[in-house]
Amino acid sequence: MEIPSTAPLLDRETKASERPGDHKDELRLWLRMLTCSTLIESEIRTRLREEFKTTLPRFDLMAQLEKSTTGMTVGEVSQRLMVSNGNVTAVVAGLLTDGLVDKRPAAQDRRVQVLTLTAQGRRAFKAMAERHEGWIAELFADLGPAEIGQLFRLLGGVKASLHQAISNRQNGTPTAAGETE
Amino acid sequence: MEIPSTAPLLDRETKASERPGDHKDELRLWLRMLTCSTLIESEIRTRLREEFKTTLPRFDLMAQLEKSTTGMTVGEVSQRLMVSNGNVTAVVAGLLTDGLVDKRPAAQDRRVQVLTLTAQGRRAFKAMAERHEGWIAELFADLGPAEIGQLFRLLGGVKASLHQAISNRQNGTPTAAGETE
DNA sequence: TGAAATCATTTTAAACCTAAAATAATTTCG
DNA sequence: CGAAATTATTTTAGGTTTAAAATGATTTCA
Repeated sequence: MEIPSTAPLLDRETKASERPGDHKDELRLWLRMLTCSTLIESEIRTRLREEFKTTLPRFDLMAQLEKSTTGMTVGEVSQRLMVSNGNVTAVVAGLLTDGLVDKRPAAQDRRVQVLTLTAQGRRAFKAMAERHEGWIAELFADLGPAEIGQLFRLLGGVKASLHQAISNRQNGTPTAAGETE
Repeated sequence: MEIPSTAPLLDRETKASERPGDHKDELRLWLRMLTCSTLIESEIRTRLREEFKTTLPRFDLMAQLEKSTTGMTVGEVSQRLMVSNGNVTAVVAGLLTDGLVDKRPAAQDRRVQVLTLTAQGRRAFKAMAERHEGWIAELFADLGPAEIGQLFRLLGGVKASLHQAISNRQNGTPTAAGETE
């Protein structure tokens, strides 16, 4: 299971995409990460529904608005949450009905809809955010602060690697990996 | 940003759920993990669609069947993939149409439907799985084997902590955390 | 045997997501 | 000015997911 710390230098320096077979470790890592994310996400969905009768997309959208003092446009929110504009429109529709969000055309650019939390929306979000933070802490309760810090740092590296790989591909992968295929 | 390695023993031993405020580190860790998972998942979805004209749920389902020599029931698959039975039924319907999966009642228990990959399904899955493994390796390409091993190990701890917290809650949380609320 | 309970699956309804097309407002530039 | 291009949003259609209710098959046990 453990990666030997005496791995040959060749292995350490060879990009994974250049070795032909054996990428099982990366695959196992991804499957484990996926398991963790899925468990957390579905637990949070359950608790939001049971305790606040709301959904994760609604919570996430309100969280974005709460961070912005001047409000956000539909497009900004959709980029931030990595979902489509149409989806933001639909989720906002529900929040408008419940009086949690306010939508109005921008002063300078009347194409743009500016979204803000209402006073009621801010109160509701504050209550949910506090509980949410507690739930996450509970879920990670068996980990010490050192482990949490280490994970945060390592996942920073993962994030950078992902951005690298994804942008490479979206252009024309002008790297060695591209030549071999 | 870094957690000092000389953190007082009290901190290391205090359960996160027993401290009142400050759970920001856990929250930041979760948000970063979610970012990584979402990036990977949507990249894999895109590539499966572009290169194989299929979807992630189909791929995941075929992966389960491929691992089992004797076939699996709808219920087993739904547990494994953490989705509903109804969902499995629907995804299987598509795979049946394409001749990738076979469905037949079990010999001993005629309530149960046994799912297996067809010969064509096995061939198709083999091709996809090879590419999939390569994609994952590309996405993690900037990480060394030591980092991958470390992450895998730490996420094992996360997984254990999640199971702990979730099962505690589903019974009656007979822990100290329960008393305080 | 046969009624009740249990287990597995299917059906249904509602919410959500995406992609593509349609609509609306603004900017650019002749 | 005003047509064309751009930008932002909404609408539409198709597909996926979940939860809950309904259905079907088997087991238990009096």
